[in-house]
Amino acid sequence: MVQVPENEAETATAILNAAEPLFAGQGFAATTIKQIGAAAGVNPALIYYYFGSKEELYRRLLMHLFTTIARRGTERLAAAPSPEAAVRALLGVQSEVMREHPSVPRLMAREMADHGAAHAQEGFAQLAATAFARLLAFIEEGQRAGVFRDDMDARFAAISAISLIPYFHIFKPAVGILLGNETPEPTPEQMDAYARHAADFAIAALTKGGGG
Amino acid sequence: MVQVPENEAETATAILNAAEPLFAGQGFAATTIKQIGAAAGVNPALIYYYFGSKEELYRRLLMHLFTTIARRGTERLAAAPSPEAAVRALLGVQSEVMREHPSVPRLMAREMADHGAAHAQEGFAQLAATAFARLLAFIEEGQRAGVFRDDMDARFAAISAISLIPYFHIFKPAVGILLGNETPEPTPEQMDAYARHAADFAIAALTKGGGG
DNA sequence: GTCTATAGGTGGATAGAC
DNA sequence: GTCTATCCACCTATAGAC
Repeated sequence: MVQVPENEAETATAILNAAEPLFAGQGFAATTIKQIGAAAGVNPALIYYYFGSKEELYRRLLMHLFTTIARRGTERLAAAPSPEAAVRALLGVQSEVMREHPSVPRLMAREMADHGAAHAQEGFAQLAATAFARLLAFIEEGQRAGVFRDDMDARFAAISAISLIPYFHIFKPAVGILLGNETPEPTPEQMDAYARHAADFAIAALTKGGGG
Repeated sequence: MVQVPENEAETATAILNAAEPLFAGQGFAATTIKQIGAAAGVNPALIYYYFGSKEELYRRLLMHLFTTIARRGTERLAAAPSPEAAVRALLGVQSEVMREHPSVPRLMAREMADHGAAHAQEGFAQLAATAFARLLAFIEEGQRAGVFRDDMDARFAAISAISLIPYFHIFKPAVGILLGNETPEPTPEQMDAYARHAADFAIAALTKGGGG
């Protein structure tokens, strides 16, 4: 009935955009081709025309998100003037990305739980080789320079630093309760405030002598 | 063919034990009644006899796990002689529970991603009112006593402290890559070592003046 | 490129024998 | 309490018209 031969890219993009929140919120198995088609305003059969299968659509979606994240993280870290600035920059990027794309923490959590992150191995290896490698180098530099404590394993410290923001976002539907709210979700103000806190927390843990 | 009227509790327990890793590894929708029956060595129809529905089985499983965790956490915290000991005790419990029940971090991650943690709200509220409330009281006590820095929001600090171990376990299928391993999973030794590191990291972040 | 119709397969749930 | 047989709904994927 519609039959408007739109731009090829437009339809494929509409499908990807519609699929993102559905896969994130319901998981791969519970999300149906018909739901995606309806949400995208597109005939479900077109999903097969453009992506071949439901699983291939899912894979493409994950790859696109991982690539975006890795690039943004790497860019921001490249501009950091000091180890402390680098840590703050990375947590800042994490917070930004997860605020803009609430699907990201949920998709990541699911990928880890699903059969050992089969689909995401590739994307995670990419992240490890780019943004995480740079962060690790900054932390080691800080240790050599004497500003970061050197009685901590640098890799462990890097993992601890990057864990704070994702945890908060993955557990977003419940942290409001921990914060003493009426509602289970945190407010936007609390999310901003936690992003600042997390950076302070990480720096306090890493820095020699601290500073009360 | 078998038809051995076993103890009622035995069959129900076998079903719960079989369902746990299946729901954790595949999610609710992808796990079938037949899979659970096969894994439990039980006729699939018995699942309806004992639990009524697939969803009710899932709910019972989650409730049981949450209750176990809340109790263990609260017990251990009650015995802590100081704020620092309390933080170390809680991270120790987290690590123990997740080592013994690898399903726990995966089920939690899924619950958060699925429709706003609808099934887990209750369990999480329980955790917030017991173990988390105690941890928070210890951190505030440490701040008043002058051993913990008081320029940090106590609730945020508590969340940061409890985030480290769960993140490591949720991302277990990938942290090996970040640690520079050949295999994506961390080794048991690395998991032990990270548990110690996480406690040190949290204490370093919380403590006034630190200690290089 | 878009749409309709449908094939083919599977899953949750129940009825009823034992 | 346990098991068999089966109903009904729904889902992925494809064939083929437009």
